[in-house]
Formats: sequence, C-alpha cells, structure tokens
Amino acid sequence: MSEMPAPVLDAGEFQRRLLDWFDRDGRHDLPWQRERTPYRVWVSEIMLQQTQVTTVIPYFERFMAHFPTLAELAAASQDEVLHLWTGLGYYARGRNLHKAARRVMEEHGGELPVNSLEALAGLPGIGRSTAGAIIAQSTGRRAVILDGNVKRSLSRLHAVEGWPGRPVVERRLWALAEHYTPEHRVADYTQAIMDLGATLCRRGTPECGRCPFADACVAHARGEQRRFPESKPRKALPTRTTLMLMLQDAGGRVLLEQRPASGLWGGLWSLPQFDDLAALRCWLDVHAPGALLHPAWPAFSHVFSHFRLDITPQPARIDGLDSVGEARCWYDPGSPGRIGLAAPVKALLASLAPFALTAPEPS
DNA sequence: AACTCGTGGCG
DNA sequence: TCGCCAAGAGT
Repeated sequence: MSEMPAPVLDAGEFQRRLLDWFDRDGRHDLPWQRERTPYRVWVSEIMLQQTQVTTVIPYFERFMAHFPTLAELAAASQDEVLHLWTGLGYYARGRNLHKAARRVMEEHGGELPVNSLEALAGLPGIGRSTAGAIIAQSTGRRAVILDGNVKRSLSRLHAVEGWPGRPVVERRLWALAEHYTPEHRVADYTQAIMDLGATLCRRGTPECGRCPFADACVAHARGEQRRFPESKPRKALPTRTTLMLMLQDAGGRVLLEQRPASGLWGGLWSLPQFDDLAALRCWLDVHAPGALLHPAWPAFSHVFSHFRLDITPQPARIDGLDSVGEARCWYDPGSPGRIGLAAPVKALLASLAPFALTAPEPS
C-alpha cells in the first residue's frame, strides 16, 4: 500500500517484542479480563470509549451487578440504564448500548454476532475499532483495533505527520495497525498495544527508557516524542447560557423535565431550562401562576469539550403544579429515583438542602 | 468533512 | 488556573 508508511519493524519482530513486554509489564487484572464473554467485553469497550480505565471500573462493576446478562439489559428501561450511566458522560453510548441489546434479542437470538465484523459494526454504538476489540478480546480471532493509544504509539514509532482525525492520516494508521496485528494471541496483542500506549507511550511523559521499541522509534530518534501525534486544531470555546428553574413544592420535591432523546444530555432528566428570564416567567405564568420567586443564586459555569455552559439557577417555590406529565416529574432529593441525571444537575440537587431550609413561606 | 457529545485527570 | 485530551461513534 502506498497509503502505509514503510514499517520500521518486521511484523513478527514487533509482535514478539510487544508480547514479551506485555507478559512482564502489561495489565492482566482488569475487571473485564476476568470472564471474557462477548457481553462483558462489549459493555467495557463502550464505557472505555474516550474514557479512562480508572473512571470506568466502578461504573462497569455496578452495571454488571445490575445487568449480568444481555437479556436483562434488553429488558430494562432506558431510564434504568441512564441512571447507571449518570456521571460517566457521553450518554449516547448508554442509549445506543440499550438499543443494541434489544436489537440483538430481536435479530440475533440474544447472542452478540461476534462471528461477523460487519454485523457487529452495524449495531448502534459499535464502530470499526470497537467491533475489532470485541472480536479480538472475546473470541481470540484476528481483528484490528485503532484507538487513541494505538494511534499515539504508531504515530510516534513512524513519525506520522498530521492530526489523526484527518482521514488521510487515519488511513495510514489503520494500515500500520493492520500490518502489525498477528494471527495468534490476538486478545493479548490488542490488550498489549493499548497497555503500551496507556502506561509507557503516554501523551505527556512517555517512558522511552522502558519501551521495547525505543531503538526503532523514529520520533524517539529525533527526540520529538512530544510532537506526535499532532494535536487537533482548536477553535475558541463558544459560551452558551441557560437558566435552570429550581421549582420546589411544599414537600421539598424538585420539578424535573426529561430532555429530548438526542443532543446534550439526551434522555436525561434535568431542571427545566430556559434561554432567558422572560421565557421562564412565561412558563411560570402558564404552569405555576402562584409560584414565589426567590433572589437568584450565583451563576456558575460548566466547561464541556466544545463550549462553556453558564448556568443561572432560578429558585422558586410552589404548593402544587397543574400538570405533571410523562416527561415531567417531582423528584425527592431525599429518596432519589432511578433516573439519569447529568453531573451538574446531580450536584445542584445535592446542594439543595440549604435552599429548602431557608426558603421563606408564601405569605 | 466537520461537528457534536461529558467528565475528570494532568502538566 | 487553564487548556488539552482520553479504550470513538453518530450525524
């Protein structure tokens, strides 16, 4: 392939060095390495997308305790799934996992189609790399992965220029990953190449002194490890502003609304949000005409990857609300229900006690 | 092809 | 404190 840079090592030599290193210094005790069933590997791979191992572990344990089998996951409600996903982020992963479980029950007899890369990658939330990881880890059959760790390691080893998000660069990295992937010990190999990137060939401070490929690494020879992979060209973060209405009833319960099925915090429950104070007051006139507004709390900011969210809580209190429909509920912070909450909303609710205590009674 | 989607760790 | 970004995929 003209797409592929000239390999700096013979594939067999690369595999021997990597697996020897993995046997000594790799990770062998991760929770999803215990019983390598397709279902457990699948759930772990979804949670690990753009998320670090130490973050995932407690979520994975809780998830598997609640849904030990794919059938039980498929039988659960989306609210239950998102509840267990609360705080993990990228909630489309949870929604897609749930959707895919139901599809597997309907179309694949309840078993993940691990014999077909195409069928696997056709399921929601499973792309090319995740499909490869599931096959390699759970069946041991040859499959290629290309995650952030592999991209970083291979781009340094070959000094691949350009941001890996560019299709041209990504194709080169896929070709290299394909070249080095062995026929045997594929489960260990895929774990090993990820461990190398996670523990040695790290982004900030790579430990080239312990790396089995230091003598062959082009970036290392040039003393330019930090320059690879090239970083994404970034734009300034835009700022969005939202008002969150904190409406309590006499019992201290808080009104929540379910957000649209897609987009930011899709399917999660949140305080009702408004673009401005006028919209909020209009809503109150319709749904809660007797509501008593308190002085606004200090605004706070929440920084996401692509924008900064300025949140201004607007506390209010009311004795009753005329309509509490399907996408609206009273939520008791004292005995929280099993629904999905975005992290900032959860934190807001956790800090609610002072407001409940100091709220003046309607006169 | 470029943009969107969360949260937490790190230098 | 702050910008960068991590076991990517969907649109």
